[in-house]
Amino acid sequence: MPTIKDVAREAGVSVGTVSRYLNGAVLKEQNQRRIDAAVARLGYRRNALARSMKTGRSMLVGVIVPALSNMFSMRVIEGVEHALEGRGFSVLVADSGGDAVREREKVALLRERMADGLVLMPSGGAARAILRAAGKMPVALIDREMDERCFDSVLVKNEAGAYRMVRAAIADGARRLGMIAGPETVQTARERRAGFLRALAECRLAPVTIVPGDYTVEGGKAGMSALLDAGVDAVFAANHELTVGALSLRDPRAANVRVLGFDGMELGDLCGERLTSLNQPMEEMGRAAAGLLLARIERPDAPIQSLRLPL
Amino acid sequence: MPTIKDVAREAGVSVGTVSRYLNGAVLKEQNQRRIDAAVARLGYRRNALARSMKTGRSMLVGVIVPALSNMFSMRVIEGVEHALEGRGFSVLVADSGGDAVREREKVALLRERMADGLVLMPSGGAARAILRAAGKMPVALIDREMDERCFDSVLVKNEAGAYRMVRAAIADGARRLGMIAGPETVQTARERRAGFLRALAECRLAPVTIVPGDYTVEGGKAGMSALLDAGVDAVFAANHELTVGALSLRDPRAANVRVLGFDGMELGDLCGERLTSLNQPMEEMGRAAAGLLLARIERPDAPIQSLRLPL
DNA sequence: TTGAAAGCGGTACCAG
DNA sequence: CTGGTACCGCTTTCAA
Repeated sequence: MPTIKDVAREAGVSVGTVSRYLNGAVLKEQNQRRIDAAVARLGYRRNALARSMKTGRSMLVGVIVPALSNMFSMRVIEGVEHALEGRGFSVLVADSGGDAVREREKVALLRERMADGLVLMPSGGAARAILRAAGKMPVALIDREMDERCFDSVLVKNEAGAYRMVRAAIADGARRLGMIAGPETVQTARERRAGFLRALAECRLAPVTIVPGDYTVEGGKAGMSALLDAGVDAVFAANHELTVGALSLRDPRAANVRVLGFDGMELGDLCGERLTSLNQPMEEMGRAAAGLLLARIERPDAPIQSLRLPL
Repeated sequence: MPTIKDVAREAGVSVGTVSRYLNGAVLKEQNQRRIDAAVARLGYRRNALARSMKTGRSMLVGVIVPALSNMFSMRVIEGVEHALEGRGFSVLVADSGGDAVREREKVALLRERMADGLVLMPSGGAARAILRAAGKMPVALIDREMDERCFDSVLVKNEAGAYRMVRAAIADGARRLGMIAGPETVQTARERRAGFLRALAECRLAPVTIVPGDYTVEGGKAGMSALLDAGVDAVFAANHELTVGALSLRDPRAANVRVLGFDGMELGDLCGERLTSLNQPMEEMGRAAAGLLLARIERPDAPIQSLRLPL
């Protein structure tokens, strides 16, 4: 691996000159040529590590999610990557497994690597711990806020979205509605639930049941099964996995039950009229988080922002 | 951010001593205590950049895929991450967009970052170009081999898998079979096609049609539509996206056509008996690729390996 | 415009 | 076992 020194020697100029040129400075025509030639001849590429070390910027951004192979995570990661790659940043991914301890470890690891920022989909709710592990490294939260307003964040209007979808279903004839909800500990899950309840309340309906669903396909199946037993005519599933689960339960009674899904995605095509779904703009959320991060890297002391994307 | 020097001063020992201790050496009890105390007091974390610079190992592994928001990519990335995180490596992801030029750029970028290795799902077939961009950085290919046997690789037994699934369908009564195939340029697509053809040939059947499908959901729909026109009774879709497309086409004639899908995943539950699917062990493939990479990092000159995982 | 040199934060070698 | 120090490859003053 040739270094900048080799290039300098080969071109007959000093390292400083090469460095400046490589960073955009203009120099005497002749020297430029020589350096270009030397770079080409040697196949020189600059060492990003050494560079980062001097500049203090690693051009690395981390993304920590509870699980990598999950529609939502993957789209968010894609959004972050697309928003950042043009700016010279690379994306480091890590999987917290939904565990707060591992999550903190990963955050600390990113700090050791001098990541310039971090997009986090937090597992737990320990803002202070994350803050400590992150140090001065900017953090943007996705799909979650934290009690203390100490991080930028991007979410969608969960309550309003859920409300609207449920209202539409009621307008469409649904009367016995049930919900497969996400974990109480998850803010967005609570918001979706709130939207569901408000829609019902405004129509003077009571929910048939709300079953907890832990955001897994299995949970969706189990929930659907329970709701069918309860005799619902419509089911609101609070996220993608629950929606998949609800739709994949094989039960003859399911045929007449409409499913309202959060992030049903392309499932609509597969299942036809049974499903109405509300899709979060996941990639957009990733892009937005990246944007918040960049902004904060520029101005660390700007006021905290919490974005609510429309649904 | 405190440095190792601060720790040394605080603990009243030399930097060398601190460094050694942090890397596992044993020293005088008293000094260990002092260092531990200093580290805790200062909240010291070592700088991975500086460390990498000296050791020449970045503990970074890149994964380049044609598209991040794709089940297969994500599972593979997950596998790589899980296999590597325990060993202290972090995973850098990049999206080539299926474009050979961008791909080479990303490879070069990873080299600039001194990545210790690279898992690549190549877009094109230009082994030489990749080799050049990668320099001495080890590369493990996923789901593809290259003409010159210059990279380790992990694939599944595509031909055999396709063959088996198609034979089973024929045994089950299928007689007019069609296929929505992947791009001719993609090795695995050719293998799956070969398996399909062999199964038919052995049963003295001719394929009704093979339509090209470019591995997208849209392609799957279009292909399915064409095959229905041709009057098939079974369709083999060569990857996940094509399978989704085939299944989601709304056409009454589709009801009696069985779909054989590569990587149908959880679609089976959603679509019931229409679908038979063969799922690649994606995460396992990622793990295997990571393993190959680690092995090669250890012994750069070991013979090239091409793994074929069973289906 | 250019060259020389001082680090960035570690590691590893060499004496002691 | 420990301290001192050269150096990894680059950027960035500071003079010339």
